[in-house]
Amino acid sequence: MTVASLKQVAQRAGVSVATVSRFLNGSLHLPNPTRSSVEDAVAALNYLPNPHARRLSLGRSDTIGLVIPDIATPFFATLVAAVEAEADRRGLSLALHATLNRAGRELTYLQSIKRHQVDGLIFVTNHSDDGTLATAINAGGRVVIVDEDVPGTTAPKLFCDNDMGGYLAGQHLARAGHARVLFIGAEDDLSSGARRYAGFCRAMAQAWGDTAQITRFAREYSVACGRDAAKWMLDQNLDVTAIFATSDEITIGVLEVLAARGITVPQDISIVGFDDAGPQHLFAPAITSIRQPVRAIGQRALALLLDTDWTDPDKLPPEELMPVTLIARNSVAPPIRP
Amino acid sequence: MTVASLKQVAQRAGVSVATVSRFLNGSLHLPNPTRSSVEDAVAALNYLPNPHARRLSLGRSDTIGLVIPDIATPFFATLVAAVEAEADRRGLSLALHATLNRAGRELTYLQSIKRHQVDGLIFVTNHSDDGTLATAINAGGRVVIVDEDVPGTTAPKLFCDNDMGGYLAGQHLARAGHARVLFIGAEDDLSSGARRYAGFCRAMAQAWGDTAQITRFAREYSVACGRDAAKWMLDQNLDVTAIFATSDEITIGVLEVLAARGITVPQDISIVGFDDAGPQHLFAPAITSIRQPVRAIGQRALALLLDTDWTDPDKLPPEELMPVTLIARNSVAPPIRP
DNA sequence: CGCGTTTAGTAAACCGATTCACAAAGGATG
DNA sequence: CATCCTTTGTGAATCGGTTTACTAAACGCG
Repeated sequence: MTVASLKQVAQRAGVSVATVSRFLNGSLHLPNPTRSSVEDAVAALNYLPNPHARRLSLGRSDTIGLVIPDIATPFFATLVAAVEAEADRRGLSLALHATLNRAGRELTYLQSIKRHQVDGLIFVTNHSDDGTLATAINAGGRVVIVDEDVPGTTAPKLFCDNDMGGYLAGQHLARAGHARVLFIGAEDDLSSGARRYAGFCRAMAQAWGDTAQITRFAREYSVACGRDAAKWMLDQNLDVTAIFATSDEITIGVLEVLAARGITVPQDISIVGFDDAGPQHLFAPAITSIRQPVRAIGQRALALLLDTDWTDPDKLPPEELMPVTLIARNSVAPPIRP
Repeated sequence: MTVASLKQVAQRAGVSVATVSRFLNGSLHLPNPTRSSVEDAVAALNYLPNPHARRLSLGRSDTIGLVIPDIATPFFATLVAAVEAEADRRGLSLALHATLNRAGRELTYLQSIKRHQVDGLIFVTNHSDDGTLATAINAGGRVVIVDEDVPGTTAPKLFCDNDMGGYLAGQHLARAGHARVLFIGAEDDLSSGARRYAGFCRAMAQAWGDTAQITRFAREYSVACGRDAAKWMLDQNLDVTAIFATSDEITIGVLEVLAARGITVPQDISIVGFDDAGPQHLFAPAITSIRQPVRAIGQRALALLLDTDWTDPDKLPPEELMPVTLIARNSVAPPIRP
């Protein structure tokens, strides 16, 4: 059985398609005899408007796009879940696109917004941009940038308070007595990397002044990066008593290598993680971590997209920061050698 | 700058819209003067077809839908990632819908397929069905059922080999010397629950005959269920030496409670998990687990959707099972008391 | 009764593609 | 030269809605 069209409903109700359409959209008030005959026809034919026709006519899709590096990691997965939940609550569909850092993918998806494929885009990247992306975003409009900045864009932006996250981690480690620490994260060309590092250094400097020794291993937020950093540290015989691993994935990589080399946390070395989206509390040991309010970020991202007044490109909302919290568990202990 | 339409391209090239459309779709061969003028116009106007118009005209959307209980758990997140990757590879979009077990949601999404909103649906549920769902699926067509069965449906189905998974877990525990075991999972009204339990019991019976003692705590695949099962076991002082926790979430719940009560794994009790989509190898201890080939399942699900010949509803492909493997780690040890 | 104002409803343009059926021009053949 | 076949296109219908502009009938009122 094929689906009913507006025309069939109109025919059955004995009125014109315009009448049915306007009645259903509330732009026409119908007196009772007509009204019920239309309602009966709609019910009898089980009518639902064809979304494609609707979109073509209306010029919008009631769909928003979510562009994200990967979906399989707990942090991004939770973010997707939160965005999807909020979209559903507002009667919107979600088109999901994972870039997996494939070059050009992000640009393709940015295009789709101009084609009215989606009404707006929530854009999450995790690599630095040479300006191409920024240009495309500025030209596209209706993009909100989440989690990681794309410098040079005039779009609503939503990040966690990376600086504060770094600060809390530094403060926590310093209070436990750590002055020589390995920072594993991103380069300064990623704003999250720069800010987490800056906050971290500030806290360490406050506690130790010049005697603080911070080594930075900077690459990307991945398990592989965590592994390499840990190996590098061990092979170098680097003189540190704690690690600040600035993502869940990095933390996992670090823990894998430490476990393989028989180094125990926190006896031999302390660790503070970041994100805290996965089951870090069940790790061996439970990992002390800076927690991002992932669900709140996802929800707020969609709100930002929908509630922003996009007509005046010069008065977009300012960058917004979501608060982070330190979740103290068992991966930090005083250093053996102070 | 607003987007170019076919008409504008045609105008600029000095031909009709039909010519441009057919040329671009390869159904018309153009000699060189005309050809290049069309190509020039397309390039100059940066033309891209309007997807909504295209969909309306074509009656298809080049979008497939994925209905899934939740996206934030590692298992489902990985499944989504795999489906998205395969969809992208085939030039398809992905519309994501999380049901969060909200009643009626699944039915709504099933509707969207009939409305040509999507060209097909990959359907993942994790609760039992009173027949409503089955009816809707049978009426809808172009649905492939993944991970958990919806009984009474004539659709392509793709599951992991649940029976074998249960068997491998039982065999592994039996070989370690466990004869009294707690099975935590789903009721028999969920095919995964029934099959995992059946396979598990078969292995235990093979090893121990009548002396095997299997207690079953059956509810749903959630952290809460794992917690409750563990509490129940402890409060009952249940006489078991091992646990078969049939999902990652259940495992997490169990571990949380055991840790809180000071019970150590595997010294005091052994555990085998299921799914193995999360970082189970980093848990305290690393969890021995039945691994599902999640990415392969996602990829195969989309292939099944696209490569099935749907014209003959009586000759759909038979149920397909993906192989599971036991990943031995450190959560199983011989029982203290045999 | 006549006039203006609601009320009730419609015809037709439009969104932007695809595609069927058909036509004019050019070339080959007998 | 007449005929037929290719090549090279085109006009117009169609998909299924939304919306503007407009009309016909009913109603209120002096």
